[in-house]
Amino acid sequence: MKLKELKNRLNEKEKGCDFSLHRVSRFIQPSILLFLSKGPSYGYELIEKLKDLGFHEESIDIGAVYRTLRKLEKEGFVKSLWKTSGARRKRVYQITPHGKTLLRAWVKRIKERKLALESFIDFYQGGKL
Amino acid sequence: MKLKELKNRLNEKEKGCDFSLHRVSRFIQPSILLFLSKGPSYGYELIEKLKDLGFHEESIDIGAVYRTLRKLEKEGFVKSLWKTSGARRKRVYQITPHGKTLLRAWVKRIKERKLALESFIDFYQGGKL
DNA sequence: AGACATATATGATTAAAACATATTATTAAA
DNA sequence: TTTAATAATATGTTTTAATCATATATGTCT
Repeated sequence: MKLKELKNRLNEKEKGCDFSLHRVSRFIQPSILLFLSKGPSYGYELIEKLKDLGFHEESIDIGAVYRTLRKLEKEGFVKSLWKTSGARRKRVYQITPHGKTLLRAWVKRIKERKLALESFIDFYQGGKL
Repeated sequence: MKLKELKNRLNEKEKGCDFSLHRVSRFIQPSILLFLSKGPSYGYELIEKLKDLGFHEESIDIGAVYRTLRKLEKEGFVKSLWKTSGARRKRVYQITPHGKTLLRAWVKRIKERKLALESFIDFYQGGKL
């Protein structure tokens, strides 16, 4: 219950401050594909990995992670199997060849976006376009 | 009419291709603030400047630019005046101190985001988190 | 006259994000 | 030993944003 309260407190702050900026949600799909390209994983673990990528806990929408996984599967970019052998049952996902192609497209765009952000910062700091 | 057809054609393609990725729209607000921090400007000119920032014509939603301007004004980040002296009337915008503060916040977040994109790319290319 | 560029704006639909909550099982600690 | 916390997956609702389309007016060029 402590965490949820903290989360709510943080959200209030952001509402008071009028600008919301990019949320992490948009980054969930490519991140999941990236992680799965390194090996099979499952929802809960992927959330942990997102934190490693530098997203703080409060900015990750857990529900969005699971929804994204199901959507990716529906579209053939990943596939899943229930794993019931361990202590807990978990739905383990694997990336498909189709998914790898999608990831490559993401990487291309992310590189472009990185350049755009760089030129934004340069321009802010007095550079020219 | 030619441009509109081209635009529609491109949109069809993106629909067929299932992933939509980040749209430019989210970048409109900070870009406008950035441009206005360099001096007064108006909608149509800001759209031209967006193209200079590296966005291709088809990905800019003209309507969104004007809507963003009105919203920014409503919230006190910019202010506008009709300029009727030239050949055409135009609504010229200026950034406010409040707007400059918002821009600084954007820059901070954009720097963070840039780092996130870099670590994404590194990791894709075999790096560690 | 007709096409194209300049200039601003809004209406409607669709998609996504944000927020909240539900459920079940397991382990740790009071 | 029952409470609290963590592991694990999932969905319902509401709010916000994006997409697409269209309206309008004036000026310039051929």
